[in-house]
Amino acid sequence: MHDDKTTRRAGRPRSAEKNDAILRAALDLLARQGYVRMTLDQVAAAAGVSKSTIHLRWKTKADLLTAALAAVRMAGAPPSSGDLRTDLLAILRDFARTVERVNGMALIGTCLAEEDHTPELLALLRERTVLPRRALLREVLERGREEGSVRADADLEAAVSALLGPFYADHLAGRGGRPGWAEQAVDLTLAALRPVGGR
Amino acid sequence: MHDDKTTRRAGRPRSAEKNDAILRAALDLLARQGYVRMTLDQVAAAAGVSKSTIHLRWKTKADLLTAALAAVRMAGAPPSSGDLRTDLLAILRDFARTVERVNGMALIGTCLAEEDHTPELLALLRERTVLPRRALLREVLERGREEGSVRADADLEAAVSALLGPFYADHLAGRGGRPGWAEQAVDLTLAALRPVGGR
Amino acid sequence: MHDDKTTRRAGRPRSAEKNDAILRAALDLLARQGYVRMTLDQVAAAAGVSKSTIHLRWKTKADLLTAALAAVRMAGAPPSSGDLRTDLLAILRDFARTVERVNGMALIGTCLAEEDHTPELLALLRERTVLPRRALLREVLERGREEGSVRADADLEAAVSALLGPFYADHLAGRGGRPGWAEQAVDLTLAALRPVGGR
Amino acid sequence: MHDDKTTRRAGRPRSAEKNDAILRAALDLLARQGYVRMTLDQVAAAAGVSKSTIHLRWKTKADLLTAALAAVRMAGAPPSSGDLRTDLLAILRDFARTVERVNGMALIGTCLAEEDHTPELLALLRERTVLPRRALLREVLERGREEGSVRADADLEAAVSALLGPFYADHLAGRGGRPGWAEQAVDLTLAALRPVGGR
DNA sequence: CATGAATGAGCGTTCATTCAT
DNA sequence: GATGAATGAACGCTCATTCAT
Repeated sequence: MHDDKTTRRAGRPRSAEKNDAILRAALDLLARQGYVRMTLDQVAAAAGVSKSTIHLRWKTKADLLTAALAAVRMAGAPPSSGDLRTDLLAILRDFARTVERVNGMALIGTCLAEEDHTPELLALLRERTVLPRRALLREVLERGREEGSVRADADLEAAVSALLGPFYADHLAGRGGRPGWAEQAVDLTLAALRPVGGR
Repeated sequence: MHDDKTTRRAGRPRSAEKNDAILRAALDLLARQGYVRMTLDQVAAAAGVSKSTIHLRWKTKADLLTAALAAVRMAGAPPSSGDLRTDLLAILRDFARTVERVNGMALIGTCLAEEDHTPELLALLRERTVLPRRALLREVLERGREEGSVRADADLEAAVSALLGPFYADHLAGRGGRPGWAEQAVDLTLAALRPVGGR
Repeated sequence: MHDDKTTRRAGRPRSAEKNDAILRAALDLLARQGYVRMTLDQVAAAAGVSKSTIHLRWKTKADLLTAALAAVRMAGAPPSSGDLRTDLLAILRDFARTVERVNGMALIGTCLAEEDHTPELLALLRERTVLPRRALLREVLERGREEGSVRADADLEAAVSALLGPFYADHLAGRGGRPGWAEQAVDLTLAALRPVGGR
Repeated sequence: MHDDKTTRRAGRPRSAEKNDAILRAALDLLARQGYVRMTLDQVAAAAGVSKSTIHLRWKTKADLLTAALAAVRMAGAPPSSGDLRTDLLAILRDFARTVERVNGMALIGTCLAEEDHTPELLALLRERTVLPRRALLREVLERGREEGSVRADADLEAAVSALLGPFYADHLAGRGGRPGWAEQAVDLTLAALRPVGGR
């Protein structure tokens, strides 16, 4: 009789490895194929489980993909090198690297395309990836404001959009991945935010 | 081989009205449903033709949607009020209005999502809508440079991305449609581009 | 230009043979397998068409089977040999023969079993086969009443149930197909309906 | 081999309560959903056990339902008020009440529909419910014959079918539950069985 | 013994595409 | 040219059954 701290559930426990494999495969295929084109057969094959195993855990395809997006977790604390520009650059570069690694633009595209049909996708993408990243940038900018290198009356949310926006605009223009984009975005934004007659 | 200017085909000519109706319906449905979810039956019904009529003109679904995107034409000359800020604002506002009218973010999303599978879509979207709009902005910025209100060494392409980018970033952050976004983007960009010591 | 009497519909006409083959196969399989066990694949295979052809004509499985039952048509005029007993016997024997030929008890069973789930089935079976047969019997009994061989105050609907009922009761008792059942039912019923002191 | 009266198995004995709960749930669901539509998940949920517990006792779905039908037990002794008509009526009314209470027509329908596929079902239904009821009616009729109120040469099995049959015929005609059906059936049958010149 | 996980086979339905009129 | 019929290949989902704890 084992009765440690955790109450033992009856029956065979649900495999955590399978859970992870399924969610990973689902997210990957979602980015590579889009919501509709991705099939549960593909997910099952990629995760090495049967289709029924997926349905045992998530009732519908939408549930699965919602869970897959919900499982995405964003980094942690903002960098703090002591230099405003350096910190912003670090965040933007990490952002670009992550987007490229997970085929993020296609994933963003899918969530946008499905907004009318499965609005949870975009909502989750926003909550799990977009807003946390923005919060990081905002924190760094707030530190800059305290230091005096950012104008006190600056709209920091607008500044965040100015930092991230060029990445999207460049991608749509076919200029994605261009070296120096992050520096340009940071320098342009900081130039605009510099206090009048400042430093 | 016909040597007229207009090559004449034998038999009953294909109805241009039907062509247009099909392409219009296809584009609309592409934006509202996405590539895969949109069906040819829906297009046929919306255009008031039979499904076979569509296949008679375009061999595959991808061909049809490529043609639908290729048929998109962008405005024309840049505004020229004499004031740099006013002109940029006019372009950005028209941009936002157009995107909202045609469910443009979903359309962009679809093209992004399909990039691996049907790359022509994103290429055409870029060519027909993104790049022409960017060219407009660039022209205005160049006029500003000539006038002296924009720094001579400014990277104008980066500036264009700084002008358009916040729109995308805001949308993804759930801040889309926020009033004043265009003013903020223009003011931020122009502040950064202002010649040193300049007005 | 052909314009006879019937307005010519555009496109390829829908094959009437396929229609019939599908309905026939559906009814047969419905009787042999029951509603749920019967599959559209089986119907398609038996009818020599693709599954899609079935869905082109009937939106759902329930629609198809409803149509299959609705297509069942019952005989015509009641026999009239001049002898009441003979006429009733002829109807009952034809009834039994038909039920056996089309696996009718299983079909009836399916409609009863599905009553909670697809009530149209039992309703159609009733309308197309049960009630017409009862009407026949009733007509003959009415002629008997006019002749004076059936009591004037007899409840003829109850008499009809007395004529048909033993068939069902016998089947359930495992005595189905017993020779002489029809004679027994008719004689018992007529004996009960004979006018007091009548012929 | 144990030589007790009750064979004792080794290990924890199977819970009799669970057995009963499962069989009761299975029978109820069989009547309400039909053989194929009813699922073992539903049975497990209704009985408050796991699906595996069911399979532990019965190898297949068919086995379970066979056992469920086999567990049905019919009343007991025939009523004996001293009056033939009263006794027959009592049996028929109890019959109708029982059928309605357990959704009996749907259950009968399922057994009929499954006859080709799982013939044990109809066989058991017959053995456990139909034949016992018929035996009751037959006993009462035999008493009537001894009393002289039923003709000596009457075919009592046919009479039983004449008593029960109208119930089925009425149900199929959409006249089920009609008040007075039992009286009509009894009176019609007794009238036909009355000895010639008898009381 | 009892449970919950895991699965293979299969179902109704959809859709881009091809065929016949 | 234009239509509607016909189809093969999937897809999401279900379920009786088997496996592991």
